[in-house]
Amino acid sequence: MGRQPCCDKVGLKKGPWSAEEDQKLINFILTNGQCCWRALPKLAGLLRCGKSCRLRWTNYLRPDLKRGLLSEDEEKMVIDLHAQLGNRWSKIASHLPGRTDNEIKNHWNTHIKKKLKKMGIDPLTHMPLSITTSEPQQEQEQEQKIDKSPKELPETSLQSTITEAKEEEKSMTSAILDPTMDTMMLMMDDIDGFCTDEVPLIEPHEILVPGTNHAPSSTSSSCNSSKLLEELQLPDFDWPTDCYTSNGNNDGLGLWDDDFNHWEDLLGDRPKVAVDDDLLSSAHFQCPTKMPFEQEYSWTFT
DNA sequence: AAAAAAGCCAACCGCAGGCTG
DNA sequence: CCAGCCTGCGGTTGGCTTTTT
Repeated sequence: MGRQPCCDKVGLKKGPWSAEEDQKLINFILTNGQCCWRALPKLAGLLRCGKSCRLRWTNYLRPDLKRGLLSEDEEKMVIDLHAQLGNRWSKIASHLPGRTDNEIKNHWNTHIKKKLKKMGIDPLTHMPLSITTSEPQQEQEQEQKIDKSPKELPETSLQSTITEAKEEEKSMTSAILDPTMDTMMLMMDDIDGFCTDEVPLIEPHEILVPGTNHAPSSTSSSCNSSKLLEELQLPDFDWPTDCYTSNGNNDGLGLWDDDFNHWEDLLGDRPKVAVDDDLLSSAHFQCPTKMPFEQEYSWTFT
């Protein structure tokens, strides 16, 4: 028996999302949370398949996403993780809060590959190009091989690394028995003893919200917070009071301006809230509680 | 200034695997 | 154990934008 399509494709819209569709999706998820994606489009009044909705949400609308180019540190992490995990973009993305697998994949293909090649490093093997590519044809063949699933590869040292990484994902502390070790160690040094175990994984309670950043306790911003809460039509519940203000570093607790702007665009047909730019650039959110509507996202301004 | 080429990224597609009845 | 449903993943594509000729 053939597999059912993810949804009835007849009459469904494809292609770029309109602002109106985004709005509907956001409103629905904020109100009801992420229920089953298959049913969501109908419930939300969207002529899209559930898969498309999920993708749009996870890759673009999710409020904890960082926007904009990856920072140098993030790039280093991607390179390092790619050396260990291969093209397992979702795994790599899980180590970079606020970044999606799609984003990292695109960035890898459009930026990092080129950079590494320029530096004389084979982006596939993470080894010096002079060693890995004696002939262009070989390079191509190698590229094709490695781009495929690791299962199809001969048991090369790289693959054994990947296999190890799979097996020891939980404890990625093991020494990696791989000729790329030198390169990786250099990278590790570059990022000051970075260890993937130490990368903070974002938890549901840590998801950041690009809404108003103003902590109730921090100056006059509290009224903006509550206003924006109304704007976002968030469910009514208690907001934790433990607040946190960043020092403005990009420390994984969320980029601010772009996110806010994007959401403001989406909410553009509603009255806007005046926001102090200085506060904007220096504030973060945290959401330490479960949503009252049983969802992963709970918006808390910290 | 116009056309062509290259770059970029959002979105789609199909498969794999987990879950449930 | 099995079939069907659902979600997640990685590869690929299409189209818009930017750069080059």
